[in-house]
Amino acid sequence: MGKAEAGKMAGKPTKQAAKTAASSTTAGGGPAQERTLRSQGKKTLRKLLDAAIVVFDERGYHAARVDDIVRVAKTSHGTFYLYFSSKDDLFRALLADVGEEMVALSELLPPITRDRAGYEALRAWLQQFYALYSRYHPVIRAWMDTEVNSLDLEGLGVDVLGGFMTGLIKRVREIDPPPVDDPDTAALAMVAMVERFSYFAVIQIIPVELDVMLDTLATILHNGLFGGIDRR
Amino acid sequence: MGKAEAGKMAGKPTKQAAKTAASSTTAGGGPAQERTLRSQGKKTLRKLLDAAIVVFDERGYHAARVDDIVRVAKTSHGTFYLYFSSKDDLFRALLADVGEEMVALSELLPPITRDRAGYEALRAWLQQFYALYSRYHPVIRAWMDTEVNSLDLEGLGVDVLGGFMTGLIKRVREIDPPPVDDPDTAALAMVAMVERFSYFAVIQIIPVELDVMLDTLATILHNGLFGGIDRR
Amino acid sequence: MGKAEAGKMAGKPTKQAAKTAASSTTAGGGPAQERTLRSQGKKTLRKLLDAAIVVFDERGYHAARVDDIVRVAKTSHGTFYLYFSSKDDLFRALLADVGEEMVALSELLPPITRDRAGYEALRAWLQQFYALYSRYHPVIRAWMDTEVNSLDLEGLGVDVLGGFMTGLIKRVREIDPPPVDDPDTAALAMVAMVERFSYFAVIQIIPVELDVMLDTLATILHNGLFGGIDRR
Amino acid sequence: MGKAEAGKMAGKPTKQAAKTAASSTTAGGGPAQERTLRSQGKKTLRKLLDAAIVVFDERGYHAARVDDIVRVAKTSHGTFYLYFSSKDDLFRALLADVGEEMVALSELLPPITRDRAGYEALRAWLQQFYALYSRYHPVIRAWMDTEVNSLDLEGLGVDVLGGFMTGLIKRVREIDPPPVDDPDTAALAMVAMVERFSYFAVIQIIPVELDVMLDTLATILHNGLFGGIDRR
DNA sequence: CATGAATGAGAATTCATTCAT
DNA sequence: AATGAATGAATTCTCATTCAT
Repeated sequence: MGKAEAGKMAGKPTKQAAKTAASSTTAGGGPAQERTLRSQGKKTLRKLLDAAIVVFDERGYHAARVDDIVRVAKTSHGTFYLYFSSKDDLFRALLADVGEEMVALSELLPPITRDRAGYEALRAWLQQFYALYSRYHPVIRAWMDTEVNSLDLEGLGVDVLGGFMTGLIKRVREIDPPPVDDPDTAALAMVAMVERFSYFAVIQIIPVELDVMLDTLATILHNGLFGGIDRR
Repeated sequence: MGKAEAGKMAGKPTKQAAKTAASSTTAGGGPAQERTLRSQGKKTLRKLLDAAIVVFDERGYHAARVDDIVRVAKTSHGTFYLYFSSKDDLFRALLADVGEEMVALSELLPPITRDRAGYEALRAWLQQFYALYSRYHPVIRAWMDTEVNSLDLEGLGVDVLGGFMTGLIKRVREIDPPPVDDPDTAALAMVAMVERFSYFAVIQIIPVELDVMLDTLATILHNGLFGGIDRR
Repeated sequence: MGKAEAGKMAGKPTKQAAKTAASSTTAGGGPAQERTLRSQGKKTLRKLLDAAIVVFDERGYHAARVDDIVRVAKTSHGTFYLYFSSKDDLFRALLADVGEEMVALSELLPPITRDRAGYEALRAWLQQFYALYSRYHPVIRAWMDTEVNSLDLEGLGVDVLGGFMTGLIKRVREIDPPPVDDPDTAALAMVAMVERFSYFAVIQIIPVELDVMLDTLATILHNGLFGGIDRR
Repeated sequence: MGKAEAGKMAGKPTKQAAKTAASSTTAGGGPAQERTLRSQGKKTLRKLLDAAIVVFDERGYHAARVDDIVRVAKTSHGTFYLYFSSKDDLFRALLADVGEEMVALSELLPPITRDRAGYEALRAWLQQFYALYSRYHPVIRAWMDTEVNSLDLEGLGVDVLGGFMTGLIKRVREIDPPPVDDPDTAALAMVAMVERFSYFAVIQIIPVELDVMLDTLATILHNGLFGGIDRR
């Protein structure tokens, strides 16, 4: 499902440990990729990435100005371009982080069983997803937006989604009897629901309690996947 | 997987489709709302609205330049500002249309029963939704992106999402026994899944056949709402 | 004092009677100068000129849009250009009116004597000036503004001032002994004071009663011209 | 009589003169007031302010395009907006300078006595006023035109005209016996005459020698304020 | 005579990116 | 490694004037 042309980013320093989200980001990709960052430099890089998330959150990717990011990061324009070759470049760095974490998360999804344990496992996983989502939602949103994709992010973006879905599809396929004809489509539907609901929850389009949200999502999904209803 | 295969399904809004849209426009919302339009004026207004949908589709709302819209509509800059005070203003006009249609559609959702008829009714309704969505998706997408941010859409008179959900919530509440604790949240989850899946389908992020998509969505939703699973 | 190149406007219909200010204006100068106006046309012409004064008053000449004038006059853009070849053209028409009235007024200034009668005559004349000024001040202001003069109004504008001052200078010269070395300069100073004070009064920069204003102006001027003060 | 002979008197503000002006500018008032300027920044700010005066002089405030200012200042559009948020903003900055200097000047007006010393003091002060006026006349003119209209100059902190007049009113009040009933009105008349005459002189609407002008103004004013004429 | 619609050159403004220190 | 300043292409918006009916 992933696109073969992944690897475009080869050459750039890859992340080693992505446990601590934004604060651990190391992906640089600045104009001089080879630059080795000292602790000072790493701090500045982190400041910029964190600031970008904040600004993307406030104004969205398009409306975010380099100026805003730089102001929030308490640094200068010049410095920005010391670390990133462009606004897009920074975005790509962020997206690489998110992608990695999302794929890792998708692999954490346990087999989903029909019983209470399966339900609970699903719910627990959703909670993790939501945690990730709420941290990175400005990036994820921008990424979902095709407008951004235009700028060669396809190679990266689609890959992320692909990788993420691979994990889910595997689990849906395991379900027996198959609840739907096409597990791939079902997995996509799951992703759609979870992603968008998370979005609604994050932006508080309607106030929702975390617990209620998780219960509802888990119930609908679990029922949806296992509910062999008698339709007569 | 790429965007190239697009067109498989409902396709992009054609002038034809958009025309219907435009014709339902209540008012142009020109700089000075008082302008009364004669037949020629109405034609131009329609041309602009149609062109905007086309351009929003091609480049997205943010990237769309007034210049593009004007070129597609085969008219001039000056004329644009004769009908709309800004790109945002045009967007609002379009959104008002969508909102109206979406609310109308939500009211068409029949009671959902546990039997085959309920399933079929749900599926039929989803098909209608998708038709509407594929016509207006550039607008809906931009709106979703916008909702909280920037634009003052308040003045729209219609709380689009709210109006849309009211209809759904009513149906979810009718279900007995209640599948979930909070019908409102469930309705929101439905909307989330349907909206985002439609988006994935429209942009062809992954190739999906219309029938498969409707089957899958309808199944998951129907099961989700009625499937009283034995979780032990 | 007037510029020889006056007469540039020759060929345009000149006014016959300018007694009733704006409402009597007949100067057309439209694209087709020869057009003979029926009563309908005269009414429209008048509406436009009156509207222009109103709009110039509200927004000033530069900020005044043809659109504003046309709206106030309750007519259309097309009609505007039926009567005037441009915004400047309309302005010139207005200015011709003002100029004529101002010259006529300057000729009405009686000889100024040292006694009470001279003072009263001066005061009465100032009152007339103020009446004229307050009617036409938007036009006079714009005219005083060199920015406008740029557009070939010089021939007209300077002439007006010149004609106006000729009358005053005559009276200042009659004063014996001469209060100042240069009567021309003194006349210009008078004009300056009266014009600008009228402006302040009209725009109510500071609230001033008409009577107080006339008393003050007349006193300062009368004293200024006759006061042989003992400066030791 | 035309503008061509301009330069006879004080002349147009030279870079030199304008420099003085700029250097008294309290703050640039850039888009984000918080910008702290280093020496280079200050130089550019000054260049822009100087250029603006030059251009306002040549074309007037309304006709002046940012483009012109930028060209004269030998800098770029972008830079302009680095220092000012708009043409109006620049104007306000300039006006603040003028206002400050005008108030300062008004405080320099000495008590006016009936004797020769009083006359000379008045004349000397008028000369200072004219120097200030000829330096800033493009700004003052635009301001007079603007005062009531459009621009929100309120925020200026200084009620320029008001501040200026306060000084004059004080002196007029000291005169005994009072030459006129209302000293405030008399002061306003003084201002009117002096301001407008200066304008006429600066634009050389009629050629006037500086000395003659000062003699005339001083004489009329002095007589006007002290001349107890026997009007019978 | 009158009108609503259309036009497009011109002006203002923004902001990603580069430069000089 | 960092910074403030500068740049200018790209874009939005305005409005006097012309056009078609």
